[in-house]
Amino acid sequence: MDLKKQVEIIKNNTFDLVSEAELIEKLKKGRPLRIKLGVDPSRPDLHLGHAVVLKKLKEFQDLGHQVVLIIGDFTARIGDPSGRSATRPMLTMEAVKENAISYQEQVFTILDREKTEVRYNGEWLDKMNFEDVIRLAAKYTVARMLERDDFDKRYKDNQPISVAEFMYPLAQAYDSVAIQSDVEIGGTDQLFNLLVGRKIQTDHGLESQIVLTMPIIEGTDGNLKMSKSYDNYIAFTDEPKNVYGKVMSIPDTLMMKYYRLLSDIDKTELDTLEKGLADGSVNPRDCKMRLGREMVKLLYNEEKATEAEAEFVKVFQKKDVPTEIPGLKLETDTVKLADLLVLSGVPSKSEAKRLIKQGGVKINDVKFEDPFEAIKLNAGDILRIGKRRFYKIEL
RNA sequence: GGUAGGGUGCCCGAGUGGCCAAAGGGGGCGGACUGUAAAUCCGCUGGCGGAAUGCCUUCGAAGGUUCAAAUCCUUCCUCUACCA
Repeated sequence: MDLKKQVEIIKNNTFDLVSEAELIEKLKKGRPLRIKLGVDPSRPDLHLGHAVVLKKLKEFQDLGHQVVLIIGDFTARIGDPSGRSATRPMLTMEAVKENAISYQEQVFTILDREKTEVRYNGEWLDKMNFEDVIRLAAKYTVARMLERDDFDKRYKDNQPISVAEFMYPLAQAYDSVAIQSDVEIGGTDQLFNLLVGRKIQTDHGLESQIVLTMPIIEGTDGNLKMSKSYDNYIAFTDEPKNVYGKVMSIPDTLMMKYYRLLSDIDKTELDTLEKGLADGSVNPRDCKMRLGREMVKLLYNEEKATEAEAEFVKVFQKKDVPTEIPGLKLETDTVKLADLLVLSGVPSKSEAKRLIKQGGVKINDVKFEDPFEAIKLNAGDILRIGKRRFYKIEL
């Protein structure tokens, strides 16, 4: 493929690219480039936010380049540098390994296994002694560290920053030296860390890597970035129908972003689609339904996508009962309604009474509003709580 | 080491003796509506209790003062900033 075309593909959708000129120089050499992605095995649950970056890596692979996936086992074992959040717990060696395996299973739903080299950064970081660390640390200044947005902000807000936190970007940068990456990719929040890699590489006599960041996508709430801690994510391991449903719950305004960053639909078609949405000739619902299918396809396949959509139409548009409903085994056939809800997993009786009073409880499509009514149930009756919880009564 | 300021419900945050199960916001949940689990609007949001001006648990921890404590006192834990 000619150079221009290649650069265009690589540039598409990127947020930062440092720098295009250097990228062209590297591509001119004609050899496969080594594209680095560092991952944190303490949180092995991938979601669509990660998929944005993985899609880009896949594009590199399709252009014939080599992806190097670095599992940050060393950093995971040490834990959260700020020591304040539970989000990055210290992990044992075994836990890290387990997570790393699960990570790879998920990653390879998008990436090409053949063109991916997997490395653990403990391989080189474990070998460093204190002197090595200080020598590495000497190559970067505090002032430059404080350029990083979150450090800067926390420093100004009188929030704590531990010295250890300064070490993390350096460790990550050293990974780039160890594997001799030509390009490193990450989310926009990684820009600073990736740039440190450039400096540290040149200090070690290497050509500095190209840095490329991908936009962060907002989660299903439409506001905050997609993240497990905000519970607004669509996970690789979510069932197809939930992937589809969650996509349907994103705000309309977010649709095009998902389309552009995560679907395989080509750019000109998306432009037309976007225009259609703007002038009203495309129904936003249909547009979102297609997006739902695309996302299921991304994580599963075409067939699952069709199934998930059919299920959605059945349950939410026709307000029908889902095809598969979890069973609820009862000891007796007569129960007070509130107690029945508690048995189904509603956390407290007060909560159950609330749900009933608010009109959220139906049995066989009939609304019941008295929490104390003793209900006589038959096997096969359908208990519905709210819009999304269904149980089939078993006796 | 010294000084100052913090630790409140899922989260943020108000509250400095009773009117506090604790304002407000976010999130979550339920309903209406719809084009969807979008948007919008309304309601709910510690537990127990078929109800109560009822009981229990919750305001960093443990004690204490008081008829009464998230609020006052003591000790402790913990976080932060500034000065060393």
